[in-house]
Amino acid sequence: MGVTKTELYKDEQNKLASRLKVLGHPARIAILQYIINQKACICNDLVEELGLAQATISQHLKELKAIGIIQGSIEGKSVCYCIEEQIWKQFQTEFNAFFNQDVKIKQCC
Amino acid sequence: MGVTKTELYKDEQNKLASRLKVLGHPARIAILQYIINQKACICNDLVEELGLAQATISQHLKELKAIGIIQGSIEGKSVCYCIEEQIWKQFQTEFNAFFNQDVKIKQCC
DNA sequence: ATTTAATATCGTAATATTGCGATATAAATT
DNA sequence: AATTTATATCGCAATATTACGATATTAAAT
Repeated sequence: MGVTKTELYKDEQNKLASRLKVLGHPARIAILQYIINQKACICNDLVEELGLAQATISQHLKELKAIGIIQGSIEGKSVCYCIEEQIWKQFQTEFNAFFNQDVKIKQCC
Repeated sequence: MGVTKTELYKDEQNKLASRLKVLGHPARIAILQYIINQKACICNDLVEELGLAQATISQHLKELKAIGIIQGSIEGKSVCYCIEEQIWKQFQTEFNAFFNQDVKIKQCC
């Protein structure tokens, strides 16, 4: 075992969960917050800022890119990373729909 | 390796990430949605609804309980699970602060 | 008292994730 | 052309997660 049984769930549930999973790591939260604060940055800035190895930062950036939330554009010998605004807004909508839904509690609890 | 270096991040980042991590599994999303729809349910309902083994559901419920988002109260030979409203609202506030922050994009990207 | 029902926990196998050194690639600098 | 700089990828070790069968526990039903 060790494999999530994605076939048991609705596409929407798998999609939401896989996005939340990517965000569920402090390095990736820190990376996003740094990019948001600085507007944009390069990989090496994050290596210095966070204190993880360059290979590790690069891997986290790859995962963030994979869900589309950030974008990297080549600028000479470095890569400029920034938030992908369209996708960020999509995520906002999706997360708001989930987290801001009205929860009604039964008396028993 | 294989250990997240939590000492590198701010408490807030670790807290947010660990909560998102728990939500980053489709079974746990499905469980939350089912509880929200039904107002409350027992473990066995979820076993039938989701098609995972009882031990597996019980483990997922344990993780959701660990972050406080659900609560279980004994009712005879079963346990009634429901959303913990106070914590849910806390999470709403925390997630909204993160996801609904204003993101400004640099021209380069 | 015995059986049934619901849940939790233990142990374990399969797989995934995290982190990093080493190396590859590619652009800028000397 | 050689060096420097920035990043990506590979391969690996350590650890974490997922899932489940088996078993334990506890309350209700017979």
